[in-house]
Amino acid sequence: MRPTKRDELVQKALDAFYRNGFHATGMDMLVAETGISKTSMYKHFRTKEDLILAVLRLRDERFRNWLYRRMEELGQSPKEQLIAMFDALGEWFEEQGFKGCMFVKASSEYQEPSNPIHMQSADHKRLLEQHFTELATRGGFSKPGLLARQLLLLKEGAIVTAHLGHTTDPAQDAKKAAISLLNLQSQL
Amino acid sequence: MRPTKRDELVQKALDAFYRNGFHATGMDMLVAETGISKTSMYKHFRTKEDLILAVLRLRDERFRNWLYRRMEELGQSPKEQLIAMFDALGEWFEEQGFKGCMFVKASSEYQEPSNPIHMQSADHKRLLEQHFTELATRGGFSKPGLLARQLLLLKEGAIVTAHLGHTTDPAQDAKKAAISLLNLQSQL
DNA sequence: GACTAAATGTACCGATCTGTTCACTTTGGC
DNA sequence: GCCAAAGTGAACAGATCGGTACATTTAGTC
Repeated sequence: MRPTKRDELVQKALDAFYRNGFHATGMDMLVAETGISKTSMYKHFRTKEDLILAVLRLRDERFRNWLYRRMEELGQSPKEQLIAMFDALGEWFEEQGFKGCMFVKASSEYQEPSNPIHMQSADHKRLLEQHFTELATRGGFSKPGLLARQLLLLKEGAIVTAHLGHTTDPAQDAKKAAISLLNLQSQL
Repeated sequence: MRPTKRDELVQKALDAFYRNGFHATGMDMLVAETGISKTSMYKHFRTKEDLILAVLRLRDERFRNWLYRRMEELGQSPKEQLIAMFDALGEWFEEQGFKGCMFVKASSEYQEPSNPIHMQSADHKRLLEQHFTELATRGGFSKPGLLARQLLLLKEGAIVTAHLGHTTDPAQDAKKAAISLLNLQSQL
């Protein structure tokens, strides 16, 4: 196996797109930043859109893996893990280079619901919802679907707000709200 | 007063940018869509960025006016009005042509915090926070600042989620969460 | 009807965009 | 050492980008 060049391209393209945006990052800039020739790029990906889709696949895998693992590290029970999500988010917001949610930005630049980039961004959110619904179900909450969706609303709101540069920490505000919601819903 | 041409340009440019995005909407497309000559555009605005900033000013004025008025129409007390925000959002989501929050999209395409477009988008969010904090204060809640920020997290999350096309209505989920948070905080 | 300000149409600038072509070099396995 | 696969560099195509120049036409005022 030589997953080298292609994966290296996707990984470095991820950084560039995340930092600069999609339209604003041209293929020539990718050549300059990745050190990979344009010929090679177009041998691996027929179009820029294909490359972006590959980038989003990698981002989805990495982000979900990171978030799920961090939640497990920070919390024992399903309830604790759901709360811990907001501590994980807080850590993310503090990282240098944090620039919001890549999928929100992708769907902002490619808005038509029929656009593959938009659809793939929506898929990412659906996967998150599934996972949180399962977690809420395991936690024995009476309305796991509703609870999961509400916690995700807080998550999305916190990410957007953190990106727009608030003085207070949105992750902490969201965490407090989440605790209230979790304590209100009856558990088995 | 002849607020005609310039205002007409800003208004039609708003539609085009909202529908197509900022980078994806070129000045030539604006000429085609607005019927206003490029020469006139560049007499009113020195750069595309200046035009975008004017568009965002108009959007800020219109959106806040609409939201605040709708909240007053749908609710009597401050508490009722805060809850009614999510019904207003639900109405917005149902409108054809709904494409998410223009300021989130603007800050997604112009990410650097020092960018005027990014800064103006952040200003819009700050104005919302001020207004909601005042409303929560008038409602006699014990922590009006925190409550306002939490309700705004739910708002931002609902808008993003509605844009990414969920099956269930994010406005309703957010409304239920908001009611819980409002009932939990002690009022004078 | 004359004067002025505003708007128009069109051609153009240099830069950049996505994507292609082609001749050449590197690399790894046998 | 040989061969094929993979990668390189640079030039190029055609379209579009933001922005300008200039001569002309429209519209409002006295």
